[in-house]
Order: sequence, then structure tokens, then C-alpha cells
Amino acid sequence: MRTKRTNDPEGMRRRVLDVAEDSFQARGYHGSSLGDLMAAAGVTGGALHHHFPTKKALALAVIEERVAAAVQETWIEPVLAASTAREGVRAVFMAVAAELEQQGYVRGCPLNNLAHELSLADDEFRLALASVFADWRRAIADKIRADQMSGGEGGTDPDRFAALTVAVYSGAMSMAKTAQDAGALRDCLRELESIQPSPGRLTGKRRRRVLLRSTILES
Amino acid sequence: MRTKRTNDPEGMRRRVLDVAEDSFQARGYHGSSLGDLMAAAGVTGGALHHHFPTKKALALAVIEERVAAAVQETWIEPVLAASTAREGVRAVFMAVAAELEQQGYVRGCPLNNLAHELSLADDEFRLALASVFADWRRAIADKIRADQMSGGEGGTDPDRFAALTVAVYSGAMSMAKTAQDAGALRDCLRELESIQPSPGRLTGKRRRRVLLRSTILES
DNA sequence: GACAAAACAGGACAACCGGTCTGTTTATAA
DNA sequence: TTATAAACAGACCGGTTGTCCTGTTTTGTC
Repeated sequence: MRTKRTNDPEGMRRRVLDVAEDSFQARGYHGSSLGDLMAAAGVTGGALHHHFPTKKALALAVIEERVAAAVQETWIEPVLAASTAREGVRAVFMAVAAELEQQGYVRGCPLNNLAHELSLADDEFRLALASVFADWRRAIADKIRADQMSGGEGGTDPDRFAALTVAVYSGAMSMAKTAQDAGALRDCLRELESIQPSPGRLTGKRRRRVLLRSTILES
Repeated sequence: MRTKRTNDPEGMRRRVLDVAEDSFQARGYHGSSLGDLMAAAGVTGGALHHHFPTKKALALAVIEERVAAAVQETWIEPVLAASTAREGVRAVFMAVAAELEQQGYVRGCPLNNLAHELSLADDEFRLALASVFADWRRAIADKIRADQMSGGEGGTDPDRFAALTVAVYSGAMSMAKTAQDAGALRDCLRELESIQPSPGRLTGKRRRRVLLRSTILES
């Protein structure tokens, strides 16, 4: 042989995961054949099988390493970095909507895409995906609790708020994907804020509004 | 041949759609093979091909006839029959959650399941699915408009309310499917109602609450 | 009853899929 | 250097998939 080969296990593994993550997002798990992935990644069958013995193992790695990381980057970190949970949620919705509108198409949420396809197919898939959902919700709920420590978010139930937030985003993204239009994300965010406005700075007036509402609710 | 054959085109078509609807819901489009469907429906390849020339044609029929009908039955009709839009939404969430808990497993929303898998795969699929989403949202928005004619739902934007409702349900069902637990549906409904309570009967006190909130909002 | 079209039966097939297998090359450590 | 395992190459295979094709039977019509 004339060609020199350089073993680069981490790089090859990374390239395969790159291609798989992208293809699963675009065509789904069943819609992505290992042959296509091998061709796209420039990887032979032997190498692929060496790093990922089965297609299921590859998908599990995509979920645990890539999808979880995507949720971390697009949701958990921005929310934690924001001044409040509500402000963080607002920022993420806006950022995602803007990004979708810029790129001109909507491929949907990587987590929800795989969750719908694989949750019923295999329990290992389902548990891995459920774990990512749980981390996502926990981060938002913890942020609400932090807000409460700072005197805000009096009557909000952290876990339920997190569940609703994740649900709205997931559902809005589902509609956006089907319509190929990010409008659903903006609509849902606006409606969410119109009934439960984000407390930018806790002015006396805004503060009173929250207290007023919860007081009336308990009556 | 000894066996007598009775031609029953409508019945055979119905049986195929029954099996396909169920299998697409349980295993998805790509996860359902025509061989399995033929065996489950007790139909030969010739008959199947006669009614549905391609797998895509079969899926399109499932979407347009069965999935649309499922949305009609579980969502549109109950909401229209309810006293108000909010009350209808509440009733559907409760009914679905109760049904899921009774049957012990969660297969997810038929529309969202197929939407995630097929929206990007084929534009004809996508448009058919988007049409069902649109009907769903329009029914809820129209109900809000009807409520407004009756003096309720003053400051609510019908279209955005419908978008949010569909999003919350879709996303909550996605989580419920992944967790195999209907709790997400109940959590999301409770959170939704805690911030925007359903006006059961419009008592003076409850009525004032809504007016109060929207009044403050505009300040 | 003749006849055409619809309804159905069932085999055939080429393409593809995921996984395995054997062999070769590269890195590592003694 | 040598042995040893990891990293990679590439052919191969059994099974499945969706579709097509050729017949046969039933149904409706004149």
C-alpha cells in the first residue's frame, strides 16, 4: 500500500458522531442508514463497527453525548446565565426563533425528534431520552428556586413551571417544524408572557401584581 | 380453489387503515413494514397494492382520514361542546390523562408522532400534517372568539391562545411518552390554570379577577 | 350470458440494510 | 526489536423491504 494511515480514534469517533447527529436530526434514526453515515463521514465499515458495535450503540452515544450537550448549550446554560428564569426562557425562545428564521428552515428539536421515534422502540433509548428531559426540567426548576431565594417568583411551583416551559417549547417547535415556520415559537412565547409577564426589574408595581394575583387565587 | 371469495373493497380498505393507523402509532412509519401490516390485516400484497399503490399513499390516507379524525374526536368536538374554550381544554387534558393512566402506557399523540418523523422527509406529508395542526388550532381559536361574543375572554388573542394550547398539549404528551407517565399532562394543565384560571361560572368575583389582571397589565 | 373493469391472490425481484468476518496496519510497551 | 493489542480496511452474507407483475376471481353492465 502506498497510502499512510494515521490512527486517530478520537477524531474518527467524533466525525462519526458529527455525521450521525446531523443525519438523525434530518432523517431520523430509521431514515439514516449506516451506509450513508459511513460515506458521509468517510469511514469504513470496520472502523465504524470498532467504535460502535451496533447502530443502537451509535444512537445511544448520540443521545448521551450530543443531544444532551445541545440541550445544555441552547437551554440550560443560557437560563442559568440569565438574570431570572423567566428572562432566560424568553431569551432562549427569541434566540432560537431568530436562528431558525435566519437559516430559513426548521429541523426541530433534536431531543423531541428522537424521543418521538425511539421512546416506544426500546427502553434503553427511552430512559436515555427521559434523562435529558429530566436534566432540562431540573435546570429550569432550580433557576426558579434561585429566583425565589432572591425574593422573586413567590407563588410559582418550580417543577410545574419547568414542565410547562419544556412542553411549550417542544410543542411550539413541533408545529414550527411541520409548518416550516418559526412563527409558532413567537406566538407561544407572546401568549405565555401576556398571561404571566416576565418580571424584568422588580418594581413595586410589578411586584404587587404578582402578590395580588396569588392573593386573589387563594380566595 | 375451494374457498369462496367475497369482494369487500371498503371493508378491506378499512381493515388496512385500521392496522396501519395502529402500527404507525406504535412503531412509526419507517418502523412499520408492509409485510407486517399485511399479516396483521390478513391482506395479500395484491389487495394492498390495489388500494394503496405505495407505502406513501397509505400513510397519506392514514393522516388525512385517521389522524385528522382522531384530532377531531379527542379535541375539536369536545372543545366545541364545552361551555367555554378554557373549560374544553381542561376537560380534554383531564380525559386524556385519565385514559392514559387507565391503560397503563403512553403511545403519544398520533399527529405529533407522524409529524416528527415525516415532516422533513416529504413535503406532501408535511402539508397534510400541517393541515391537521391548522384545523386543530382554528377550532380552539374559533371557540375563544365565540366566548368573546358571549362577553368572556376579553383580552385573549384567539390565535395565540390556540397555538399555546396545542403546543402545551403536544409537548406534554411528548414528555409523557418518553417518561411513560401521564404526570406531565397534569402538571402542565395545573400550571396553565394556576396562572390563567378557567372561568367556570362567571361570578362577580371571578369576573373581577380577569378584569383586574388585564387592567393592571395595560398600565 | 357476454364482457369489461374492478378486486384480489401470490410469487418474484432488485435494492438495501445491519452485522460479521478476516486480514492488514499502526501504536504501545516490554 | 519484538509481542501485543488497538485501530482500521473492505469484502461478504442472510434477511428484509417496497414494489412490480402475472394471473384469477368477483362484480356490475348491456
